[in-house]
Amino acid sequence: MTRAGRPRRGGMRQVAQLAGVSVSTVANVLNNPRLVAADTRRRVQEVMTEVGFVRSGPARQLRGLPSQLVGVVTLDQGNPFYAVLNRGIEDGLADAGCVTLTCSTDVRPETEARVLRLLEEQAVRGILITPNSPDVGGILDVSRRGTPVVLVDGPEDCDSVCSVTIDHRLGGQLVAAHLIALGHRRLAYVRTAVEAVPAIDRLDGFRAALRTAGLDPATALVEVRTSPAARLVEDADRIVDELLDRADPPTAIACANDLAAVGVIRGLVRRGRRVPGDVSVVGYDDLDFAALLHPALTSVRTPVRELGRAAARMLLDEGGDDHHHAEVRFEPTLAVRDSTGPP
Amino acid sequence: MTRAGRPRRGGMRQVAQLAGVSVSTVANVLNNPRLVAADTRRRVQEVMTEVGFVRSGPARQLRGLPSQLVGVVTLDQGNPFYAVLNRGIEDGLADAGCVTLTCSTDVRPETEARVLRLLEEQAVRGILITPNSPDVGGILDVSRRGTPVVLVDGPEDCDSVCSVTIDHRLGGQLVAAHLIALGHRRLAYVRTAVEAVPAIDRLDGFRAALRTAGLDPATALVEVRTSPAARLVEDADRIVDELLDRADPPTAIACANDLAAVGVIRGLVRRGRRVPGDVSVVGYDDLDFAALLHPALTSVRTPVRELGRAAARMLLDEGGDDHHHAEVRFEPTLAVRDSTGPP
DNA sequence: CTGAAAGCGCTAACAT
DNA sequence: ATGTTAGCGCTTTCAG
Repeated sequence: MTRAGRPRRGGMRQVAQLAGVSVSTVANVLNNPRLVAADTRRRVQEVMTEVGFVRSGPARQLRGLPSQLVGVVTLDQGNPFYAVLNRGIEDGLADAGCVTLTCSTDVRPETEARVLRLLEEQAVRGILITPNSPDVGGILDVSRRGTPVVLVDGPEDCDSVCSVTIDHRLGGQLVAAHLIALGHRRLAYVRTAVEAVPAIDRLDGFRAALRTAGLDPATALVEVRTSPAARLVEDADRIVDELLDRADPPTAIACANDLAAVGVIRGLVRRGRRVPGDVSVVGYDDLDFAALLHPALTSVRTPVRELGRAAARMLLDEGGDDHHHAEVRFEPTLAVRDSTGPP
Repeated sequence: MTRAGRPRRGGMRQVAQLAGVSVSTVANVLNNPRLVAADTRRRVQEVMTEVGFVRSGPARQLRGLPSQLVGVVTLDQGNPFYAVLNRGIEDGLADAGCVTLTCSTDVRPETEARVLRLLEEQAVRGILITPNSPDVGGILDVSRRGTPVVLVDGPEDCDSVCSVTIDHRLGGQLVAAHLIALGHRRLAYVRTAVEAVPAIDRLDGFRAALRTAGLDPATALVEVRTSPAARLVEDADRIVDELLDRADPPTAIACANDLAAVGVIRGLVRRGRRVPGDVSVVGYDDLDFAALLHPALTSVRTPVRELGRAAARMLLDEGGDDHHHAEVRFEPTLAVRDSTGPP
C-alpha cells in the first residue's frame, strides 16, 4: 500500500483560524487553560483533536524552553549492564517528563566525539556519559559550552562536572579478600579485552587486596585476557586450558564479568574439575542469571538501576541555581553463592 | 571565559558578526563550503571554534529539514532482548546520522500513549515500536498524522504501516517438534506473566505442533505461569515442584525465555533430576549465556540485532517517494544443544 | 478575557 | 562570492 501524501500538520495558527480565535488564545489553552473562557477553550480543544494538532517541540525549544531530551552515552547499549543502567536513567527522568537519546560508542573515540556533537546540536537538556577512556577532555568541553554533563562510572578526579561512580577498586578487593579468606593462594584473574577505567580499577583493587594479605601479585596472580573477538564460547575453553595446564594451576579464578565466569565454569566442567570443589569461580556484575546458575555464581553486585536513577536526578538537579558539582559513589557488594569455597 | 554563569551560546549571527561576514556566508561555510572563498571560510571556521559554535538542531528542524531523531519504543529497554534490538536499530540508523530516543512502556497502555505523544511532539523522523497489545489503534493514529511508524514484533494483520515480525508461532513449533521427535509425550510449557502478542504466538505454535503430531494439548501439555513478581529464583523452584509432584510429571519443559529455563534447570538439579537425562529443558531467545551453560541450553534463536537493523532501514526507506508498506518476517531457528535428549 | 507583534536560530530563495 | 530577507511554530510581553 502506498502512503497517501503525508498530511501536512498545521500548527497553532491553523487551529486558531478554524476556531476563530488568535494564536495566543490557542497558546493559552495549552499553557494557561484557566485564563481562557470555558467555551472558547472547549471550541479550541475540539478543533485541536479534529485536525490532530500536535505541538512542535522544536519550536518551543527555539523559544528557549528547556528541552525534554537527555543524551545518554554508554559503551554499548546492547550490553545487559548498560541496558539496565539506561533503564534506571529512564526511570529517574520520567517524572520530569524527559526521555533519553541513547547512543553507544563501542569504546571508539571518534564515535564518542560524533555522538557528543550530535547531542549538543540537539540542544539536549544534559548528557549522561560513560566515558570510554580516562581522557575526558572532549567531554569537559561540552560541559564548558553549556550542556550539563554527568559522568557515569568514569574517572573521579574531576570536579568541574557531576559524577556518579562505582567503587570498582572496592569491587576487586572484595573478590580477592573473599578468595583469600577461603584459603586460596594461587589466583587467576580473567580480564576483558577492553581497557576501560572500571576494568583497570577492578584489577587494581584485586592486586591491592593480595598485597594487603601479604601475597605478591607477581607470583600469586595469573592474569589472562579474553580475546577481543569475544567468541566467548571457545575463548573460555582456551583460557581454562591455559590455566589448568600451568605447573601451578590456580585454585580460584576471578572474572571481569559474569559471562566470562559462566564460560570458565563450563570449561572447568569439561576438564573434569568441580566448582567449587576443585576450583572456585567469581563473576562480576551479578546479572540476572548469575543467581540461577548451577552452581549459583558468586559475583559482585552493583545497584545499577539505582545508579542510573541517581545519575538522572543529578542531571535534573543542575537546573537549580545553587548547584554544586558533586560525586556520588556507589559501593558494590559481594554476593557470595555456591561457586566459591575452600581450595 | 568572558561571561560568568552558563556561557550563552551565540548563533550563526554572532559568528557572522565576529568574522565580519553575513549569516548566509556562515550558513554556506556549514552547508556548501565550496561556495565560499578559502580564506573567508577559514576565518569563519576559526571564529566558530573560538566561540564554541554549535548548530541548533531545533532551528534547522523548524525550517523543515528532516529530523535526526528516531523514536524507539519497547516493553523494557533493560531487558536483554530489547537491549540488543535497540542496539541493532542504532546500528541501522548510524549511517543516516540518526540517533534513537528510547522509551520503555512496561506493557502499560498509558505509558505507551504518553511516550508516543512525546515522540510525536518532538517531530521525530519516525517511530519504531514494539506494541504492548494487539490493539494498535493509537499507534496507527500517529502514523495517520504523518509520523512514519514501523511495528516491531507485533501483530501482522495490519497493512497501513510497515512491520518487522518474528514468526514466534514457528518458534513454538520448532520447540515442540524437536521434543516430540526426541520421543517426549508429556510436555510442560512455562509461560511468562506478561500477555504480549509474541508470548501468545509461541504457545499457539507449540500447541499446533502437538496437534500435528497427533497429541492432544489438553492431556499432553501442562501450562505453568511464572508469577508477575518475577522473583525468578524462588519462582523457578516453585514451578519445578509443581511439575514434578504431579501424578504424570512431564519429561520435557519448554520455557518462554532463557532466564526461566535456567531457573528450571537449577530447580531440577536441586530435586535430583538430571538434564537432559531425566528431563529435557528448552529456552527461548538464545541470549548470550545460553550456549555457555552446563548443560548448554537448547534455545530458540532470533537474529535480534539484524532484526533491529532491518526495522531501522525500513523506517529510513519511508522517505522514498514510491514507498510501499511491507512486512519483513524473520524466522527463528532452534539451536539444539545439550539440555534436550530422549526421555 | 483575547489579540497583535516581536523574535528564538536557521535555511533558501533572491539580490548584488 | 557574499549579502538581504522572509519565514518555520511557538511563547511572551503588552494592548485592547
